[in-house]
Amino acid sequence: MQPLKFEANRLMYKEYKQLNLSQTGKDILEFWQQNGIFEKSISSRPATKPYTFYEGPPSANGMPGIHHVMGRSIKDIFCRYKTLKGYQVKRKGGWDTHGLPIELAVEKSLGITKDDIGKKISVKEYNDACRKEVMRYTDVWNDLTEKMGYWVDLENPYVTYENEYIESLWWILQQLYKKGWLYKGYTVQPYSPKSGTGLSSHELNQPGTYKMVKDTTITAQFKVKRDGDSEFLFEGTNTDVFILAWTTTPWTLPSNCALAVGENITYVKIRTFNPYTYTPVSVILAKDLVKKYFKAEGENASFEDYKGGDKIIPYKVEAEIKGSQLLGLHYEQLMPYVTNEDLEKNAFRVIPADFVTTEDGTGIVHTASVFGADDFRACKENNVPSVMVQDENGKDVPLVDKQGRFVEEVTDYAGRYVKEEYYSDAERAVEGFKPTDVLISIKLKTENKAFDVKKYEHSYPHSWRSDEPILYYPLDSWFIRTTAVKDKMVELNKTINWKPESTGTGRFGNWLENLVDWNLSRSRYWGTPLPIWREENGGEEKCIGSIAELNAEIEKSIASGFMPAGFKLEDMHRPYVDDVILTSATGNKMLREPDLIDVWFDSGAMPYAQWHFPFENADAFKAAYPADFIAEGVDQTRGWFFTLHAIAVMLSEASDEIKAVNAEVGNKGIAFKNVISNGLVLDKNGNKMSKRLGNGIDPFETINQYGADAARWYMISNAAPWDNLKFNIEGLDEVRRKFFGTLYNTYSFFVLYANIDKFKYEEAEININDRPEIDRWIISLLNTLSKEVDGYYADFEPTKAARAVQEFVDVHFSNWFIRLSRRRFWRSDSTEDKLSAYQTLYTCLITISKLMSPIAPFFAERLYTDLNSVTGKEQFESVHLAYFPVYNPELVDTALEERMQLAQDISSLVLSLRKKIEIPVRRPLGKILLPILDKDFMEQVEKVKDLILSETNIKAIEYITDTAGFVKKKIKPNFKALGAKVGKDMKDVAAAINAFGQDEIAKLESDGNIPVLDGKYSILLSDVEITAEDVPGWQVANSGKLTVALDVTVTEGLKQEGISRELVSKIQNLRKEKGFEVTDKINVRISDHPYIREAVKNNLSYICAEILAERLVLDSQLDEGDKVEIDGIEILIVISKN
RNA sequence: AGUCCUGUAGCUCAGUUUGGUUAGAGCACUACACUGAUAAUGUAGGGGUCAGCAGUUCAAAUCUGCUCGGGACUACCA
Repeated sequence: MQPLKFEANRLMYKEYKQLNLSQTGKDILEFWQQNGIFEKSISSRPATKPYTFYEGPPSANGMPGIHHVMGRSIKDIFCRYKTLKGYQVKRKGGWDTHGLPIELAVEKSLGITKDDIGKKISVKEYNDACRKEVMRYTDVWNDLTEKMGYWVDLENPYVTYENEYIESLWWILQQLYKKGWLYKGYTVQPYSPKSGTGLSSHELNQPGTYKMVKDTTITAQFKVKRDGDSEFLFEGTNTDVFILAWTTTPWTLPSNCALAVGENITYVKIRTFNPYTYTPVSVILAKDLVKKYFKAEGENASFEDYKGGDKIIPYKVEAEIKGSQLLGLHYEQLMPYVTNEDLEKNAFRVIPADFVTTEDGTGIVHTASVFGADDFRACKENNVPSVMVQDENGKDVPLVDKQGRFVEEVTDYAGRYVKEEYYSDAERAVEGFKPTDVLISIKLKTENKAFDVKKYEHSYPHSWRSDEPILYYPLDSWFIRTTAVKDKMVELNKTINWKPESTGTGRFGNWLENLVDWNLSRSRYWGTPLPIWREENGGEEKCIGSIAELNAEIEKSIASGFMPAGFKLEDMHRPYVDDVILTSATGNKMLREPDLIDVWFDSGAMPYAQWHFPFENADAFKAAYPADFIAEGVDQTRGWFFTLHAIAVMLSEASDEIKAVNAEVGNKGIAFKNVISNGLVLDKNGNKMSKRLGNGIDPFETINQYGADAARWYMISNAAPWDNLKFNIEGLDEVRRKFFGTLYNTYSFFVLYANIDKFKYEEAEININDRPEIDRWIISLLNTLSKEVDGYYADFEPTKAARAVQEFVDVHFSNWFIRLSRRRFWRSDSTEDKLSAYQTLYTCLITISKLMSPIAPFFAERLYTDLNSVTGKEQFESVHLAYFPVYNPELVDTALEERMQLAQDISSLVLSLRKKIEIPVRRPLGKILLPILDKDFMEQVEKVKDLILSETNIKAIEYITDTAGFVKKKIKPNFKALGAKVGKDMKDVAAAINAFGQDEIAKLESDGNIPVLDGKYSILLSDVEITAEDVPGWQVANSGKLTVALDVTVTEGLKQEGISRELVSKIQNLRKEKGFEVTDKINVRISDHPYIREAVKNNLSYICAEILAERLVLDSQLDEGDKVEIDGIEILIVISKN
């Protein structure tokens, strides 16, 4: 690999008026585009070291939101990081183009419904409209992608509607088909009447599908037929006997075919009155649920005194019955619209079912086999036939049609929608409108068939985009036998690194444990067609796996005259593909199964289909399988994450081609190794963003105003990716000020002096050991930081990386290193020290730019290129082409880091003392005293003494030992150490230690131990913490173990020095006010006031040096110039440029 | 209904894995200071029943159980 040719071409570092992240973003974007930086970030890395990222395809038929910035920042961060680490990270973009949302959008814009397809509008026109619709916002998406700095290949994205893509899908389906994992079944499934299609279980598991709804519920009375089996129920009873069963879906009652009980549940027979008809009845329900239906006051109340309408209805428990005794009992059909001999004989009876509980209802479950999956299964097991009618083709169909309306045989409600929500708002607003459930309730009440009717609030699944409640409905569907590889999916999932882990083990793992077969069928138009052709009599079946194979079959059909000569399939979508008629072995016509496949299969197959595998690009596929890393929202757990995993695991068993690739790349059968599932972006109050609430954040506006970097940094640093983020726009401002503002200031500071001194890093590197403490310190921290940040990125912890960088920049770099080093840049006695300062500062800045570049790619680029284009130290034209800083443990000096901390703490204490006694820092003071705790401490402080003295403007540090006898000490028990030793006696021991006086402390220190509790324990030095608490007669401050005492005596010399520093400060301000350059030399005249006279005389050279004065005179005649005040004395000063 | 996550200052979050006696940071607020990084900075201050209750322990923000609030997931529970 040749290093990129790069030459430094600038003489001066760029200076800016102010920080403008938005402008920086725009400028850098242009720089990237003009120089093809993204392409270079891939081409400059070796293909032999790939790092694979899969882009989860967004659908471009909706506008992007701020949460997309979040998700894509995460993706971008790790791709950029891996590039810095020398990997080649290809990232092919992609578009998800099929599916219901697109169909719905088209229908809305054309003003049509599903029924109109093929009537008002041809399927072809419809599909053309879909094709156009799906890319409607592509430009907007591409714009956001660029502006937010998300690097992904938009030039060659995969598009799921392209023929090549679909061909790969067909190939996969054929692999599964050949393995016997693609089958047709008749089951009760979630079904959306509005969309006219079944829904897969993972579609039903999208967020927001389950909603609370209030439904009319009925507890119905099923009248027991009196015969030999049931006779025991009528003993001593002179009324009809009814079985009570509760339903939240009264519209299924005409389809009732059985009642399910728990064999081990105890039921009771109760004599009472029907609350609506006041007829005397005997009812059966679970014993545990009696109190839910009967008021306690009614028990054994007088039956004779009861009048219809009384609040308290008398009741009497007459018998207890085991569930098993009820089995086989026949009852009269509740709503006898449809019946026949088979039903009369085999249906309308009591059956056992394991799902019956006594938690709700009556402990007896109304069972309508065609409208419930459990019902369907229970009826099948007990050979109960379903209540069905025949359609015009003589086919058995349920009492509710596919639009969700009752068929005509249900005379009272024929043509009525079973769910209120299927009516339009207008229809529902009509006076007198009653939902069908209510009409049924009314009818049953009057017929003495309803025991209780009430509203009940429960959660019910809704279609994920069209928003109306779903039905459970019997459908023919194609399924993928995912259950065949369930164990392997569970096993392999354990090898995937999930962030956060709980999503993988919990949410995803549990899901896999309860896996059902994947319902692949969709009765739609715009999607990938199922490549299965069947003989009309259902005899022969073909699953096509490629276009070539299909063409070969078409040739046969042309030969047999089923298809016109020269037929060529240009587009694999409907309706074109439906024109293809194949020929069976016996010479019959074969028609395509009309279903489309679940769009989630489209996206889950992207590892293969994006490369048109296995038809093309076998090497590209192999190099990029499986993915090292993917990231999407947590809502994709059962969406894309699942379909990727499911398809990969199945192919690892079903496909020889994939087995070969897996063997070669050492893959056991997964599609991705690492996955981040990020949380939601909420508004600042923690509410979900939605159009309805109008609390959404426009990503473009945000980026335009604050810059993409601020948005990215804010989102990443504020909360871990998998925690929900409360997005507060004020936070962006804080990030700009606090982090970028500070960093920008450090750059400005560097530039200000580097340009003056023409520092271009041309001098030889000053050896680390020849650099001053502060330089070695910051470099030590910088190396520790590099290592930390590297580890965080590697561990997919971007938030920790951002926080570490932020902490370094703010606390250590800006507020200590630069603050304390300022003088070195503009007034250094030694050129070597100055050079060291420059080199150190530069190293920090350039390293920070690299560390932050994955998260804030624009600002990092600006910083890096602004520095490097002057120095040419590195041969990269972009920070994103550079390499991650290499950690050098030799540069890390822990002792140094410790003593710098001491310097900071001591300075802080001194400053707080100064504040307390109100002597400003500008006034020098004589000395501080430090009680020494140990020898190391003194040595450490000695090394950073100068920093402390200059920071606090103190002349000297003195150390005192305890033997001097004037330090008052404090002793504290060390609980952790004592815990193991004294256990339960802790309270007493602690009290004893706290009661120690100075003598005891001294004895402990000299002897190394002291007895407590009458000698029960011997306290060692390690059992306590001894600190210097006070130095009587001094100003003292302490924090933790540190104690500082300040000498507040102001001598005449100190006073004069203070005055001269005041003078310097005033004159510096004047220079600035007058707009002098930092380097201008000046002449100065000052009033010759007695208060300052001696101070000026004695500090003349100091003052002149500070203010760059060539001449300074005290002039007693001065009557012009600027007035300043020192200690309340007015002074005139005249300064002029030399 | 069950499962999981979560609750720490007005706000955003550390700290909880491995219990240790003054619970931290930033923002915001108040006061004072500093002043050739200056739309910056320093120092100090106010602000906490660590959601609540109970338990384990010499010792609980931290471990356990229960309750409450928020969120996600699971469930056709009729």
